[in-house]
Amino acid sequence: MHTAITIDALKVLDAIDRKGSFAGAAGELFRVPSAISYTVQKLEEDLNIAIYDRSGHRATLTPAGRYLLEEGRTLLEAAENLAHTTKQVAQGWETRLRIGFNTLLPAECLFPAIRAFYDLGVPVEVQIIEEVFAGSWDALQSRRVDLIVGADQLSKPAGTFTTKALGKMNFVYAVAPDHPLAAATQPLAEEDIARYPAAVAADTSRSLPPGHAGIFRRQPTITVANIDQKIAVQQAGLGVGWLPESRIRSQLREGQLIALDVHDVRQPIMLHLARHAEDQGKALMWFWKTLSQSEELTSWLET
Amino acid sequence: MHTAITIDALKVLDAIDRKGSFAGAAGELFRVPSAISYTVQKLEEDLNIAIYDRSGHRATLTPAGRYLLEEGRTLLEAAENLAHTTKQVAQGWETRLRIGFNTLLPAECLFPAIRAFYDLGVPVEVQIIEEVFAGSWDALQSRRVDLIVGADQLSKPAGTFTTKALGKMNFVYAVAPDHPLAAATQPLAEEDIARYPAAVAADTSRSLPPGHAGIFRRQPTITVANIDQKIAVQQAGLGVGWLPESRIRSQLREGQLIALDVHDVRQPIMLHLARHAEDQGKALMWFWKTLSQSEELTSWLET
DNA sequence: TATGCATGTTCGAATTATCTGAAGTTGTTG
DNA sequence: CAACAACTTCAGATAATTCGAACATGCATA
Repeated sequence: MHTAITIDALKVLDAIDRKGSFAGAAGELFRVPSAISYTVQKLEEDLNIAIYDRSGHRATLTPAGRYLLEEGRTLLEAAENLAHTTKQVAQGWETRLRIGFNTLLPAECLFPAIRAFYDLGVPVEVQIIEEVFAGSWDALQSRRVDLIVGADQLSKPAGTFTTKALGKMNFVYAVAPDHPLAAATQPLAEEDIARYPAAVAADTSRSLPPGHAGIFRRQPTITVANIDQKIAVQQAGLGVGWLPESRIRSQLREGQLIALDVHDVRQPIMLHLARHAEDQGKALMWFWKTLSQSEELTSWLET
Repeated sequence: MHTAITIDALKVLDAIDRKGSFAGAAGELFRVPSAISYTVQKLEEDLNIAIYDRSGHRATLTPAGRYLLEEGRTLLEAAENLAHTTKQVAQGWETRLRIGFNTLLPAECLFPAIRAFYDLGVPVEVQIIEEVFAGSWDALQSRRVDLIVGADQLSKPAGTFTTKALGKMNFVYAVAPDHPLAAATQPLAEEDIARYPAAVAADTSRSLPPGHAGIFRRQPTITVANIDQKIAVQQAGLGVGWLPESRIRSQLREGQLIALDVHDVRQPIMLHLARHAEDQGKALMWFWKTLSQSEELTSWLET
């Protein structure tokens, strides 16, 4: 049960090639030439192949030896990287960080931070997961995610969490320009609104029954998975409802959606960063600090 | 100058995880438990990290230990594969095989053979290189390629080569349907032809001056890189000339090109496989045998 | 609660692997 | 031809790894 290839043997092959001789490699590795001879011959014996052609004065690599040298360099580098990255993990870098973000915010608000994080070169896999309504807190509490970007204060569960306010998300009541409500008398009354399907994003919380979105009236609804779909559905005139103002700036400007006055106004929501109070991983704390100061993120909110 | 990670240590970590205990791993590796303890502790000391949490009865992996185990498995597999593939190279498989093919043939005639070759699972990198006219033999002689598919007998150079006939390539004189020559009296005379640009594929031989394609008259030419381009240029009505009949079967059938009778007919060319007589690599001989019997290849030729 | 068994560690000694230094062979260069 | 370089062989020295015995601790069962 013996492994033929060892990291040390590959190092020796590499040094021989770079220095041009067994003697040169011996010098670099602080060994004597016969030790180099021994290592090479042991490798040849264990693999049962000839790595060097010794018919000349100077040993030359066989095709198999050349192949082993070149592929072996890849392995050497991987072994060195693994030692390095393992140490980084031991120093507190998580191997994985899952970031949940409220669908009220666009995924791209996280991209600059993620890009900067990858530039650090630490071995952490970053995952981003979109959540709707109470899904954000639920995901954090049940540890489906490690960090929440855009958690509200309404559905915060029991437990010790650390939060930081990011800014307010405003809402507008938006309809497509050719929707009947676009021509109705403003401010819109509840009975006017109730006549048309509401576009509703389905809560991603796993603790609540499906379809529970704070709607108990008999208004018909179109259920979608996230805010992007809600915007699209309302833009297509299939549904009506509240939308985050910053998310539909261009649609409002270009007339693809129309903001209406409503009798019962939906209040802005303060959105937060949130994490478990006891979590202190280096990647988590890095993102906490970076996203606390992210202009890309706050450009979608009112501070 | 000491490498922390060894292949053996990674094997030990793997066995511990699979067997669920140090004792289990010791059994599998035919060692005693204290030898396992020693290996793990040596690795921890060399990396200067804790791989196992020993606060319980049974040692459990730290996050860094888990990371090392999982990434280390990749390295273990790579090392085993390298030993295997190196042995294959030593047994006569080349690390690389360059196949030159005459542009008169389509690249896809080689694909079934290449696919079958990859199914062998041997560590040989296959490259295909297109050649025009004398470029085929030139590439073989100067060892830019190891095998030629579609070598003619006209430009065969000095040297000891092994050849095998594959079949004949027929030629037709083809023009676009709206080209003036399409309405000319047949068989076309030389003076009729000379009035329009000839489409010419540039010889890829490096031993000849550029532009040397057997044309010494003052007929204007459009020079292209290969037969596919020659077909396209002639189909667009920009040039005229001889084309391999099998390569333009569908164009002739659909009327995108028209075959004309010419006074001076171009004779068919016998195409061959060719290699250096002394080359006997396993991959080379595999392709030699396979392509000798390839129906995909001979479907483009007349046998 | 006591007992038996499993798990992992410590430690000195045994065993194995690797390295060293000296002598030797062969090729290359001035 | 002499000097030097390159690599090998071989016995002995050194270093690394494994072993076996004793030990400490946790867990399951009677």
